[in-house]
Amino acid sequence: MRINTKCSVAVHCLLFLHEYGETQRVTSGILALSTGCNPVVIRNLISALKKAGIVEVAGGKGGTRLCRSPEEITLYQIYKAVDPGCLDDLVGIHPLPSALCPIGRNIRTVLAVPYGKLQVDVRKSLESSTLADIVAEYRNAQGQKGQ
Amino acid sequence: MRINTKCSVAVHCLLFLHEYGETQRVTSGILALSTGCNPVVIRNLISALKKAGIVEVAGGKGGTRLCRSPEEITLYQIYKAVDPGCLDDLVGIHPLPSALCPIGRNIRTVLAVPYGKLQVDVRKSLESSTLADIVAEYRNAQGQKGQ
DNA sequence: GGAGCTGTAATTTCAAACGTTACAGGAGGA
DNA sequence: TCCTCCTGTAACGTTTGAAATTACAGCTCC
Repeated sequence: MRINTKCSVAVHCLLFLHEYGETQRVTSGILALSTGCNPVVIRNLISALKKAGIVEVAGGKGGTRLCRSPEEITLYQIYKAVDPGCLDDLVGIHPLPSALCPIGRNIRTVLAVPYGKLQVDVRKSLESSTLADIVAEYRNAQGQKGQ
Repeated sequence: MRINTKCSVAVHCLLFLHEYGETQRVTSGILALSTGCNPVVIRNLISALKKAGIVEVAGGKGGTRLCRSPEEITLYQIYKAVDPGCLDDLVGIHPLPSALCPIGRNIRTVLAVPYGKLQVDVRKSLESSTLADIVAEYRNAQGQKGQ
């Protein structure tokens, strides 16, 4: 059970944009350096965030900015933008249960109940964290190190 | 974000044991046929469930039985037995953020907050589903098909 | 003592995630 | 206008981890 790394990289980028996006032009190259990911990976993420209306990208000369206040951006939105449909099939199911066994025939239907509940709970959890919380936590962490 | 298939296979096995474990000797070979998995995979799962005190295994001649009532077996217990430590690192974090960037230095600390919350919520969700619920759902599904 | 099962280590196979290369298209400055 | 730098996206290569497989020692009951 491992959520994709993409979500963490996306949060990293949005935090970066919040802190520096107003004062400098933030390109995919800069975000690639900060996150340690490939620029193309970043561009794909940013592209997905743009489609979700979370950031706006300047054509030509480049540069990305947040286009919503951090209170209005939840982890769930980020996650859904970056990897839609990932909350479906949160838990993998063995693909070839025997059709000759009554349990094999029904296992998918049966598991759908607890797994559906889990999906709802995960969603609620991700919806309860916003980028504003992340920003606050970041500034707090920085302050403690005296940076 | 994809929880391991093992959990689903384990639930399948326990459901099988609950329905048939009293009336016949259930070996890893039978469970392998029903689940469509390799017998060795099943033996490893059963071995883990045994260590957690959920099932008991007859040495020598073989055969597995539940050793707790289904109301007392939660999905969380199953999951933890079969894949301990999987709720840690539920969401992957990019491994090489730049140490030269203040955000890169703090991103792990910052993400620990929402991800820790998610972990707690997932755990609660899995704790709220028991094998008894699964059994009820199974019998219900069977009834509807007139099987 | 033999048949059939469990327990476990070692190796192989395979698919999905991720990184990388490549290039077309657009915007702004020289 | 041309040149440079960026974005957007497709195609390909690489890597990592899950699962299957093979192999064999140990136990029990008939």
